[in-house]
Amino acid sequence: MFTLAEENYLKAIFHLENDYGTGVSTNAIADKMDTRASSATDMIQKLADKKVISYKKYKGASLTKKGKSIAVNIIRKHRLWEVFLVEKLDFQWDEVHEIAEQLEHIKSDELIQRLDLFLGYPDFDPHGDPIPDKNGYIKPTEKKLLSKLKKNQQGICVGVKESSAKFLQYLDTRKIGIGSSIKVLEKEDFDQSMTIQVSNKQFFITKQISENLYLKTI
Amino acid sequence: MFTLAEENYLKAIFHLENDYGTGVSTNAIADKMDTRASSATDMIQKLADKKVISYKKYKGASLTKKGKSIAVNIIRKHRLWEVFLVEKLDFQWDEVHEIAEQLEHIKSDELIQRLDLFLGYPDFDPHGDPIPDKNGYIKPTEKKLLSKLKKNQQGICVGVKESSAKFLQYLDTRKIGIGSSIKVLEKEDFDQSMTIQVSNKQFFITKQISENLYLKTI
DNA sequence: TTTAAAATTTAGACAAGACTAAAAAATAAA
DNA sequence: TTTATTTTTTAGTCTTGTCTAAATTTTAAA
Repeated sequence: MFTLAEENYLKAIFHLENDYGTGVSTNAIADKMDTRASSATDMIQKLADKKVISYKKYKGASLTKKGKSIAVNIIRKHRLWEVFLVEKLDFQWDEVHEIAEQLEHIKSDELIQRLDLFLGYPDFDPHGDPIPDKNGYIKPTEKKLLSKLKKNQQGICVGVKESSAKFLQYLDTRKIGIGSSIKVLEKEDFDQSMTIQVSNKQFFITKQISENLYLKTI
Repeated sequence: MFTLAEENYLKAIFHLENDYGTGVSTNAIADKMDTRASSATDMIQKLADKKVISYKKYKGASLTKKGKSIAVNIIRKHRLWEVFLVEKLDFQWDEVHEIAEQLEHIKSDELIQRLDLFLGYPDFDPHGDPIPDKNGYIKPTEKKLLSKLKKNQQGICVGVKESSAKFLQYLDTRKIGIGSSIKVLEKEDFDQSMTIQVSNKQFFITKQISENLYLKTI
């Protein structure tokens, strides 16, 4: 059985490997966990002892098969609870992350099984992230960051990379959400800022925004 | 903010005061928490420092107003989650306690408010226990233990005192549940054992059973 | 390739919450 | 009312997960 802290580290390492490739540095983990490098080292050693990560001193950490399976299961729970909060309890998509961070640690396979059924086996959470199935399988989705699009290309918003309340509220005020059709009208070479068209409105957005919006191109 | 351990101690003290009157002994707390008296003393002192219990050395502990309000709120959450598990996820009444023990510690007032609405503001949990409202008010119910009834008295089962899976399964196999009509056919003076009638069947039950079934008499 | 800087690990400490063993206080028994 | 028993508290230790400060290793720069 794993403690809350261990589970959170595993999840952090999973996300870091997903975003930046395998072999995660101690500092990256400490950063993500909002803690000190020395604390991260301690936990890394403990997780290595438990065989959920492989780790060579000074060389970074990667999840083992077992570690990955634990991490994915936590992510599955997180995303299912987010669906519950939005679909059943009428929360907004920017309000659910904190609560799901707590709910994801509830231990009961039966509960998650039944929750999944109750929600109708959803494929995506409210931010467009895929929900792993109970075997840990994550359906691959062909989505790309808005920042990768060139002038005049367009797509449908299928997800967000960052899901902080601030970012989601930024999107809300501009009526950008999952399903929105987005077209690049202008793209500035120098700083990657863009002018985009969303339904009948135009917005100027910075690189920081376009790097956090996923589109399915058409 | 209170830790998980602190919350559990407060809940335990609340239940003990409810069952056996105000001023709870260290041993009673240690017993309920399945820990050692010395550990209980440590925690009692911490809770007294935080002003959620009043405590004089060697003289037992009682919840302050603040402590009681925290305890009741946890119990409210526990019982609402139990309703959710049974009503929405189709769990049996003997399966929900463990999971609700975890869910009761999720911190979000908004969540509980919305859950309460989603469930239709239920008054009782699946074991017949009243659900405190958001101000901590617990509707008083006139129920009595089956063990208090005399020969030929009868009532409707409105709740159980103990809610362990084993006890609930004992009731299930005899088709005794909330709403069952129960009549005392015989009562043995010596050991308080009883013969009872439930719908068209008769059962012989020990004191241990009759002391854990609440009836509303008619 | 030697030096400087950055990243990482180790050593030692601390708070929370548990434990054991022993001391002190309260209660029951003789 | 003195002794024995039970209850409760204290003292000291342990584990988890954190921290700071110092040491070590790796990487980058001169």
